[in-house]
Amino acid sequence: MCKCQPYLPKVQAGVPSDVTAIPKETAQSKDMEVLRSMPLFSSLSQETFDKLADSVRFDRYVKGDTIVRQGEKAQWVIVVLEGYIKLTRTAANGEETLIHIFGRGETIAESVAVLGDNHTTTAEATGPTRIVRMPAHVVAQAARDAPELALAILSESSAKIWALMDEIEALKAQTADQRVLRFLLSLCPPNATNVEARLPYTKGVIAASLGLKQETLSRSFARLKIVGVEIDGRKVLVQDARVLEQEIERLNRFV
Amino acid sequence: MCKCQPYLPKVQAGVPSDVTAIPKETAQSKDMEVLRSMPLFSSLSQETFDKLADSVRFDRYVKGDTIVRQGEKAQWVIVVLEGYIKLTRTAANGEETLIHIFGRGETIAESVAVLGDNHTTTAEATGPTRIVRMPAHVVAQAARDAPELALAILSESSAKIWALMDEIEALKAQTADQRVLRFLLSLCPPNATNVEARLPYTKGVIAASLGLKQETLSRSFARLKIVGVEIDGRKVLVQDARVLEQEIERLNRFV
DNA sequence: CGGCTAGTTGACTTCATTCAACGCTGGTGG
DNA sequence: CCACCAGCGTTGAATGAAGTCAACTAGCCG
Repeated sequence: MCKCQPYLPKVQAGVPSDVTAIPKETAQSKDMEVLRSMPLFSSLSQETFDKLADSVRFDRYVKGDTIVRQGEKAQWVIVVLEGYIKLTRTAANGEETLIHIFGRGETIAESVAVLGDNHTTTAEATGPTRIVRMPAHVVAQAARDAPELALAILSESSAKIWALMDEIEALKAQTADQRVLRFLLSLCPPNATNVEARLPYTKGVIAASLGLKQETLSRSFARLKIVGVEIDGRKVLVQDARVLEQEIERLNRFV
Repeated sequence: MCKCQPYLPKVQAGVPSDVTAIPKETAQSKDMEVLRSMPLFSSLSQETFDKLADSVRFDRYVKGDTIVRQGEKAQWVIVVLEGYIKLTRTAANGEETLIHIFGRGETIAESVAVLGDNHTTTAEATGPTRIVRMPAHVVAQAARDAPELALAILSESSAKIWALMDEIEALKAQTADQRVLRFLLSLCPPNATNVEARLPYTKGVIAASLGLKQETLSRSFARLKIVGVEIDGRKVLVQDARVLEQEIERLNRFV
């Protein structure tokens, strides 16, 4: 993917495309409930939650918008309300590597913001996205005052560590087809049959998230037709999730 | 690497090989200072440190000993004093994948222990190793009482996240030789010349940590002779660290 | 309409793995 | 003391999985 191009973000990092698109109050009252139910907030006392809630800001982005930039000081803790955000790292030569993708309810930069460090990755919207952001210093202070918040943040970080370890395991021990199968399984309810799902982001992004080239993903999808996977644009049909699991197993025998 | 073998650890997890090998007091008094200076403890108040120090236990392991086992409940927070510990994941089919290696000063299971979760990886000594362990419930309580400890643990977790992201970036974006070069660079002081170093663990373990087979690592070492790298057993000679950096860059041009 | 971007497909290349044989070293037991 | 073996590492030849390059299609937006 396009190397060495000068870095020209479409909007300045942290400046949303159209903050004012929806009336603030209506959005907030409903979103506040959603927020309260999210992992980072659900274990907090009402008091701690209110303290944070006072300073939250809702933003909305479109595909390609940069939300935080690698190297910048972390000013905000961000929670995804809707859409998907990809974390990437840009090496000295301009090569961009996708590290991880975050979806609804997941938190970005929570530890780095609380500790006052710099971002080590860039975060970019993969499509229309809504987030909520809280000033780092507010969260940091609240974490000092309320151990429950510090533990909730720790819990988020811990979950992130597991997710990254999963990714490393997949990259080291699984073939392209196995990773694609795992990804497809993540779109299906367990043991379901005749699942109809939608790809959450473009195939290019899916490929990068699985450590593949787009062409390889395309070929993989084609191969997986024989195990009951049909891809049509963004639409996915899986005949039987258990067959996919068996196929992952089967492919292991040959490795 | 040997798949599907029945899992027969040499010692029971958590039971050290020879706890009593050295007199406890002498070991402790010296080690306590070391401990105090380590990242997890250095920012703590004396009071908090003392609370933890009361319940620490020193252990020593030999190569192959299992220290924590995947799936078990986390009972201890572990800090490495000496040696290297490899974290692995064992898949359903028995395939073992090396996820990460921890060295001196690094902490294992800190978040998982504080949160009361189960280990998601197995930890095994790669050679003679000394650790210190603290009961999970003591640390968890202390973290609730003293926000500085919670933040110190968060800081450790955050560092771990960076390290894992580095690993993912390397696996996705770099070739075998580039990863090997990076590893060699990590053994050298920055910009140094005529470095003489020692491989920290066996080549088999190095290979696994870089996501390579042992044979591939061996070939890579052979190729890297032309950029001034000489490997003789565990001894490493690097003529010029900057040349290694340039070589990583150079290899990028062809990718 | 032309010009994008996203995705597919084919032919070819290359990097890493696999399989197998072999070398070295250190320990153990006859 | 030597013979043998196990563990660790190296090397060669063959294989295969994924990447590269390039041509092409389909949909979309101005």
